[in-house]
Amino acid sequence: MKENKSQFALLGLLADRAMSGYEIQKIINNSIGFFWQESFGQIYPNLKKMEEKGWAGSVQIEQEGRPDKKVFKITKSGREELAAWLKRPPEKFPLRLEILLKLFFGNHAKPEISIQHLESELSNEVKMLEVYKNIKKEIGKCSHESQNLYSLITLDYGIGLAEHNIAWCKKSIQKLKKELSK
Amino acid sequence: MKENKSQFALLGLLADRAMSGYEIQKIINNSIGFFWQESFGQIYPNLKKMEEKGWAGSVQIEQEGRPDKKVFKITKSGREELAAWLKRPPEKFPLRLEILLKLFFGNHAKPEISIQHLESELSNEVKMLEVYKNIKKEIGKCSHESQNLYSLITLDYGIGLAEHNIAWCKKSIQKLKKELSK
DNA sequence: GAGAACATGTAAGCGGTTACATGATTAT
DNA sequence: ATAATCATGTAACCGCTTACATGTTCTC
Repeated sequence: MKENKSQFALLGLLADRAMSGYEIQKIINNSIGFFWQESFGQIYPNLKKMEEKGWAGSVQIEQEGRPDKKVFKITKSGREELAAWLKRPPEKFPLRLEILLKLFFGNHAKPEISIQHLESELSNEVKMLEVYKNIKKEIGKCSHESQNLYSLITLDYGIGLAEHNIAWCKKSIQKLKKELSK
Repeated sequence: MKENKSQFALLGLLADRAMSGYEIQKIINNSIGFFWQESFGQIYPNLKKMEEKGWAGSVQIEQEGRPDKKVFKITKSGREELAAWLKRPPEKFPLRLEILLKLFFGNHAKPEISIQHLESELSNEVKMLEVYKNIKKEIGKCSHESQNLYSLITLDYGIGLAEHNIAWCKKSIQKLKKELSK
């Protein structure tokens, strides 16, 4: 049987503070979004299931100048489940990098196509690296490092990955261009 | 509508030579397996669908000392579909790195747990790096580089990724150990 | 009035894994 | 015998995206 990992992602976020489904998605998009995505089609049904299992409780909150929202709060049982999941070794797969698949089959297309994919990836990663570095600067400014140790570790992964991607794109583009000029 | 990427992966492999479903999985596991996986539950039904669409044809092959096999061969129409897919820009997502998710939530577990995940990842990546480097050496020996240009590019991705992973694991383990000793 | 952001959900339908089911052949 | 490898498939079941559906409030 396969583990529903979305529920643990939601649990982990709720462990920090109570949130609505809508807020959860926003938080995901600007924190773990570069290595973990969730859609509303997953978030809302899973929050419901988590509540049924007693991992979270919800309250309707009235807001001024905004629609009501349903805020979910993790329970003791939810925290225990999260802790148990954190102890289990993470799985490496599934992993599917479509750009590598297209590159791998590059001999069945014109080299210009592979170069174009690489250049697009390169410009994208350069942008992302800039974003990550700015976030890191912000974290460094406003508080003790130890409080954000785990955010910093994952952020550093993103920075290293982007740097590797950039170097690899540049190198590969050069290889392909050299091949073109032959 | 979502694209069935498995079919293009299969198409790309069949573009090099005709193969059975069983052979395809073996090829995947020791070439693109580190960034792309396929299970039999995907391979066989998809080959069938591809045949129905005219992307591939199949013949039953009798073998000596082995069970019969059904070999699939790409058609002209299949090659056209592959070429058209290769031109379309690759998508970055979905991407889900479970180890990062567990690390990100590390503050809800003992630091020892995060360290253990990192050490396990580290030893695994060290092994993988060794494997990749040996493959690269083999490729370098037996033929012209240009023939394997695209394999080399994806392999270099794997090498760079493993190196980044190793550096990141080491750095993160140190950070967490320093935190422990406080 | 239009558009953007806030907010919550459901339904259809494919994607994908895991387990099941079967059987041949070889090596130990 | 029995385990391993070769070989092909199906079925159940959940994962997950996309599209649909609805409604509020604020800003321009």
